[in-house]
Amino acid sequence: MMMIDYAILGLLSWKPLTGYDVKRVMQDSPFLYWSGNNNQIYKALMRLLENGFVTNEIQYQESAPNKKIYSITESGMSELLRWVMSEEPEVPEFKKTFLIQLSWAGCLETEKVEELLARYEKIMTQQLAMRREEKCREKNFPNRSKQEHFMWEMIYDNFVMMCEAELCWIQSFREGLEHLKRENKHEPQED
Amino acid sequence: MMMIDYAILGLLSWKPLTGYDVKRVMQDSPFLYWSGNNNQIYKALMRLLENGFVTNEIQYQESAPNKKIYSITESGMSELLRWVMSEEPEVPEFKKTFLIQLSWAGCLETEKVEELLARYEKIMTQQLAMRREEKCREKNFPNRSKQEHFMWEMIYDNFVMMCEAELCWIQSFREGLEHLKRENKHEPQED
DNA sequence: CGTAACATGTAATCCGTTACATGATTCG
DNA sequence: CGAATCATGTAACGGATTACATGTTACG
Repeated sequence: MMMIDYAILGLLSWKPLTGYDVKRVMQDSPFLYWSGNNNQIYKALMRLLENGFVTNEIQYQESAPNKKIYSITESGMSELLRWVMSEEPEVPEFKKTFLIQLSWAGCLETEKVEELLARYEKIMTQQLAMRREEKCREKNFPNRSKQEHFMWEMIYDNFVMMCEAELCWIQSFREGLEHLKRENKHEPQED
Repeated sequence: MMMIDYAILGLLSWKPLTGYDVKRVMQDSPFLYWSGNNNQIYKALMRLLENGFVTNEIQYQESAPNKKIYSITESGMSELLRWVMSEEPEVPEFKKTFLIQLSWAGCLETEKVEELLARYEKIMTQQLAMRREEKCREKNFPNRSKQEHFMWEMIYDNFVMMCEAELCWIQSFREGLEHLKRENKHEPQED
């Protein structure tokens, strides 16, 4: 059982879904960080089935491919709850390619660094708008219990806050750069 | 050429290093997100050598394994600068296992959710302290130019701010939970 | 006397992604 | 009539991690 198995088990704990449904949810939930590819999802569903944590019911559809609707079992439910409570929370991992890009720009002129920073600020502002919209969409999402609603909203909010923090950092970086520029003017022969 | 190649090239743009040095820097810089394993580093160094972006000088040491000290070339330097300025900044990726864990805890009693949250808060507080210490260590780091210093400090600061944002989110989650609890008391038969 | 740090490399494995394969329907 | 959506699966590839292999010195 790997992480993705528990993620899927979790989705099924709310309502029965097909593999295709799971795929779609994963694709547009940034916190389910897998790309939502078939290979992992269908394999995970098979693993869950083997372990008896889910069952599937085949819905024959004329004039459309058959559906396999997966539901969580009692055993699956208790396994999920066990995992949720026993797994020690992990510190989040960040993959910030931009930091790598920026870090070696130290030898560039300050203007170039500022340009890079401005470009990053632009895409992060877009990102923030997107996340906010996602959160808003969640508000109007039908067929969700109060709990479910609350969870999704908080999760979207997490990403919103991450974007805001990043933008805040960009600003402080910019101020630091300004400071450095002024210092260099005073003593331009610094080694 | 992949991302890790540019990361190493960047490190070498500051000072010549051995593969082993690179490994250590990667291991304790959270923003160089690779685990710092030999396989990738030595292969990347070979690729860089093949492309003429670095040269190596072998230092024979009696009574110790030989060192290969890698230095960036002119061509490597211009390739690095080209990459830094041409690469479109990417939005950061987050891998927050805890969000997955928490999201399916909706069916649990509120107390359990609060317990999970408290555990997460604890490790994030520790994390924040670590990041702050790292930033502090950087302040007293010897043999670094003003620019280099500034960059590292800002990068460490980025991680500090991420931790702070996360802790802030935890707090708002907790308040949301309180709110939900009070609502459920008033209308406990909610479906 | 075992373990950690120094130092360079390779092999095996795992996880995740893209792309492929199939096939019906619907929309522009 | 091609592209997109629905629907399930497999194959191939590439990136990253762990573990293996080798050998010295220094420290507790």
